[in-house]
Formats: sequence, structure tokens, C-alpha cells
Amino acid sequence: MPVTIKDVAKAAGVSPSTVTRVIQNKSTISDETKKRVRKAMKELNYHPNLNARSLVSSYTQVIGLVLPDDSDVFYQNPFFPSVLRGIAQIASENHYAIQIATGKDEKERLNAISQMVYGKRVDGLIFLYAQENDPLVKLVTEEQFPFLILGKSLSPFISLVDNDNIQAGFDATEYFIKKGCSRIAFIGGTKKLYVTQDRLTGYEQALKEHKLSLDSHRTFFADEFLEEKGYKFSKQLFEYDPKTDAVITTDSLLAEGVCNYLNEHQLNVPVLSFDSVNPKLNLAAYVNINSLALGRTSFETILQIINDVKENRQICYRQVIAHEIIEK
Amino acid sequence: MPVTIKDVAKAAGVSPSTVTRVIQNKSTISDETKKRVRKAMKELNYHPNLNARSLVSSYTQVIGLVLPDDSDVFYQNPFFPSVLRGIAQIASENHYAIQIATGKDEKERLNAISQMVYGKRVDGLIFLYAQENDPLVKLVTEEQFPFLILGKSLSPFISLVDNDNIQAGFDATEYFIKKGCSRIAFIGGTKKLYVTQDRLTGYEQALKEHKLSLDSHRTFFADEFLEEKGYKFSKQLFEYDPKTDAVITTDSLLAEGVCNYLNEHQLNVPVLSFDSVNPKLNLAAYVNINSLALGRTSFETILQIINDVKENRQICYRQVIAHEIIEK
DNA sequence: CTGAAAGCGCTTACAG
DNA sequence: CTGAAAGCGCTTACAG
Repeated sequence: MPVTIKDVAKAAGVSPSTVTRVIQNKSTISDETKKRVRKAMKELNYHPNLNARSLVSSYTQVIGLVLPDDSDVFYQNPFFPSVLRGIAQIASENHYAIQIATGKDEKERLNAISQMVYGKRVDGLIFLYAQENDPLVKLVTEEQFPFLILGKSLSPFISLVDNDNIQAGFDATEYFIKKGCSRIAFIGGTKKLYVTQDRLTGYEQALKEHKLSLDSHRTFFADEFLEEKGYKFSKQLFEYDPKTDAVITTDSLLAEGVCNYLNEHQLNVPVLSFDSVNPKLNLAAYVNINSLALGRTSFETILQIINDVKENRQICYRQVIAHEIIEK
Repeated sequence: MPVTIKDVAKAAGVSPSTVTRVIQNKSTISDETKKRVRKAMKELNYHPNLNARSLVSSYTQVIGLVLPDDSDVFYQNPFFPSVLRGIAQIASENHYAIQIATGKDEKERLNAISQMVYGKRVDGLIFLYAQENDPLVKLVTEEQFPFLILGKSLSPFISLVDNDNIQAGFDATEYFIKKGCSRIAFIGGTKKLYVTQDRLTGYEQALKEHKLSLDSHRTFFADEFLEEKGYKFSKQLFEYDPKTDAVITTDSLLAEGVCNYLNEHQLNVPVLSFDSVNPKLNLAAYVNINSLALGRTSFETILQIINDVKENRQICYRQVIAHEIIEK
């Protein structure tokens, strides 16, 4: 039989409600009583039943993380573990637990978060991916359930934490322009993702601003098999223009494919890739998107949102996490 | 106000207990009543409060995942996301949710799992790392709480899911021996991990069996900065014996360091690495440890254990996941 | 400063 | 085949 609050109350010679107040460290309880109750809790190795607590107080101290599809490239790149670490750090500091929602398709994930939201298992949700008209996002919006997106969203009133990917794409491109490059290629992931679109936009803006011509033969987008595509696109690229003098990739896997091609063909063309951590390739530079900060800020922000909702404030947060270009 | 079981009962003209029975799909309820109740649930968009359910039924349909330290190399290599995917697949199939426990040190993680276990927030725990005399393992053992280790343990009565790493080390070494190599080096991660120890043991056994001498100058172990160490150790290795004719590494980061060294020095020595997925390096071969299966089997096994404990059976499971050597 | 009572939303015997 | 009652372990007003 597990120890309940009644056992503690009996042992300390007080009522259960007093024990609750001691746990909440209410100032109305005398120090002497607090001491006695705490001693009893320790001696009996008391731990509150969190389900009971959540049932009555209707908060859980749990945050849900919505992950993209199983199959997603997401898991393959260092972004995910890094963001997770950031999230876990702040969660731990605030004594929050983390629950995760995955599933092989949208239906499964919708089920998972329905359980969390309607089942009152979490206080808020962080979406680790962004998609327009996402039915999961629709659900939490309608329920006015606290959530935020780690990434971009077109809806103007959704809280989010993200890099300025347009600026980052601009900076990356300008980095090469300032080095004197003028035939700069852009090899990105799927255009379905805003990250890709935005970085491309930045790339285009930089070219324009520096009076360089846009050439659609220099841009490529891979939906899958990023490494192979990186290789294949490089081939196409250099067949089209052997004088290509710089390559920007949006993902470290793509960068690997590109670098492999360049190595094999002994081409000495600088590559710059977006990546979060641990850039291992022979790159000229990379864009540090600071995924640890993305994770940390996401968690800090969701805690604020939960508080806001509780106090009937409706604030939309838009947190921009700085990126930086690191030369190697 | 959220919809409760009473609302459903009222709408369907039955008692709350009947609604519960319909949810549990008990055969004692008439089809006609079931139909009526289900209709009411749907119309009212009823979702049970899982905290209330857990409070009385004392099961949660949640499994806890214990992750190693924040800073651990763990997150850097593809093993983690891959295992997680396997776990998430089976969890989803069984309508289980996943909660994770991390923390920057042992104390934080102990806190996290105490909350889960004592707070009755999970039905069982999967440890994603193994360490001897782990206080967390001690806690769950003492509490007779369902758990298993994904990895090795010396304690004979702990359930676990793992590769046969001794055999895998043996196979990797024999692979090179059969190719005619005789000066085979072993570059591993920290000796604190059983994986490293076991793979080393297999390496040594293979050498012995093939009458090749053991030479401690050919073995290296890195506690951190795996890639740099891989590079540094390669340097030492080839200074010691320029005729080294094969290298085995236990980790893809180490392998990268090694490959970098070999490339730079134009050495054409075959490298074999342990790795789970997506081996991108220019390796001669790699050992597929099948981390997806590790994840899937872990989850299936913890479900069995939970059932066993409920029915007062105490069974210790030892699941071996096959590895295979893949030539490139 | 503290206690007694009511209740959170379920499920589980018990009874019919 | 179904309902009324009791209870899971907490917390929250209310009262003093």
C-alpha cells in the first residue's frame, strides 16, 4: 500500500489539508507545523499521487512535444536531439515532465494529442514542426489550448519560436558574394517546408541586392534521400555550369552529398550549409541556427503562455533566435 | 466546462457505470445500449479524463523513457532517433503515450523518475542506457516497478534488450581476418560502457582464435570528443605501426575522425564501424545493430513485463537483437 | 493558523 | 443486463 496524504497527516498529527498547505509552502502555516509535517513526509517516504493532484487542480506539470512523422528526415539530422536537449533543460529546471506524441501518420498523431489534450494529460503543447492548415494545430486552437510552434506559421496569431530564415539565407548568400563569388547555387530540402522557402527567399534577395541574376538552374530541392540528391544535384549543377563558384545547402545531409561529389571530381568549390551542431564536413562555413536556444526558448515561452491563459490574457509571442555564420 | 461521463450517461439515459462498461466494451452490455451510449459520446465529443481513470484504475497507459545525461554523446549519433522511432511505433499501436526523463546529472534524473514512479504517472520504464549500480535502477528494483534496460546489465535478473556485442565485435574482426588482414586496430568509445568492453572482448577473442597476437598499442578508448580522438588515435596508431591494415571503430563519430586522418594522409586502409543507420562515411563495411528493432522489442517487452507484474509473475526477459555486417 | 466537508471524474464491487 | 454507492488521493473553499 502506498503512503497517502492521510498517513502523513496522521503521523504529523494534523489534517490532510494542512499537509497540502505545507507542500504548497503556504505562509499561513506555522514553521513548527511545517517542520513536523516535512519530517513525517520524509520518514514515510511520501510522494503525492500526481493523478489525484491533476484531477482536482487541473494542471499536470507536463508538456507535450509533437514530433513529425516517423519517417521524416527530421530525426536524421542533429537539429532534433539538440532542440530536445534545450527543452529538457528548462523542463527540468521547472520540474516539468515531457510527454511526446508521434505516429506514422497524421491520424495517429491526432489521436495522440487528443488523448493528451482532452485527457488532461498535459498543460501545453510544443509543435516541433510547422505545416500550414495542420489539423492538429486546428484542434488546439479551437480548444484554446496553450501551444506554440517551433518554426514558422502563416497564421498571424500563433505563438512561435524560430530563426529568421530569410535573413539567414540572405547572410549566407552575401557571405559568398563578399568573397567575390557570383555563380552561387542553392540546394535545399523540400519546398513544402517554410525553412526551405525562406532561406531561398533570402538567397534571392541577396542576389538581387547585389545585382546578380537569378537563375533557376542553380536552385534545387530534394524531397527525400537528401544525401543522394545532394550528389545528384551537384552533378546536374556542374554539368550546367562548370564555373559554379559556391554552393549553399540547407541541410547537413545535402551538404554531404555535395561534398562527396566535389571530392570525387576534385572540385575545389566552397560549400556553406545550414546546420545546428557538430558540423563535420569539409565546409567553408556553416550557419549556426542555435537549436539549443530554440529548444530552451520554446519551453520558456510555453510556460508563459500557460500562465497567460490561466490569467485570461491572450498574448501572441514571436521569438526570434539569432543565427550566426561560422567560418571554418 | 468539459464533458464528463455523467453528461454522456444523462444523454444516453443510462448510469455512469454503464458508460464505463461501454468504453471497456464489456460483453454484458446489450448492443442496443452500446450503440446509444457511443452515439452520445460522439455527439458530446466526450473524452475521458485520464487522470481520473488512472487514479482509480492505477494504470496510466504511459511508458517512461530514461535518457542519459544531456551532454552525452548519445544524442549525437543516429542510434537514439532510430531507437526512439521503434519505440514510438509500438507505443502508438498499443495506444500508449511516452514520457521522457532527462536531466543534466544523476540527481535530476533520479528526481524525474521518482516523480514518474511514485507519482503514478507511468506503468513502466525503459532505460536507454546501462550503467552498473545505477541508483535509478536500484530505485525501480526496490519498488518492484516494471522496467527493462536497453543495453547490458551484469545483474542476472534484470530484463533487457540488447545486441550480442561480443559476437558483433568478433564478427567485425573476423571479417577483416578473412580478408587477410593481421594488423587490426580497435578504436572504441569509453570503457565505462559495456558496449565498448564487449566489442573489445569479441575483437580479442577473434584475434586469439586466429592466432593473431594481442597488442595493446592497437587499442584506443575515447571518453569524449569522439571525432577529434578518432583523428588523434589514428595518428598514434600509424606512428606506432605504419603497416596497420584495418581499423574497427565502435562509433560513427570515431570513424569520421579516423577517415579524416586516412584521407589527409592518403592512406588506403579499410575501416569498419558500428553504427545503426545512414552510414555516410567511406567505410569498407559497417555493423548494422538494428536499432529500430531494439526500440520495438523493448516496448513489446515492457508491455509483457507490466502484464507479468500485474499477474504476479516474475519473468526476466533477455532479448537479443541480431546484428549484421554490411559490406559497402 | 488549522480542520471538516465537499468534490474532481472516473471505476469497481455489490446488488438486483 | 444495469444501477446506486463507495472510494481512488488529492485540493479548495468555508468556517472558525
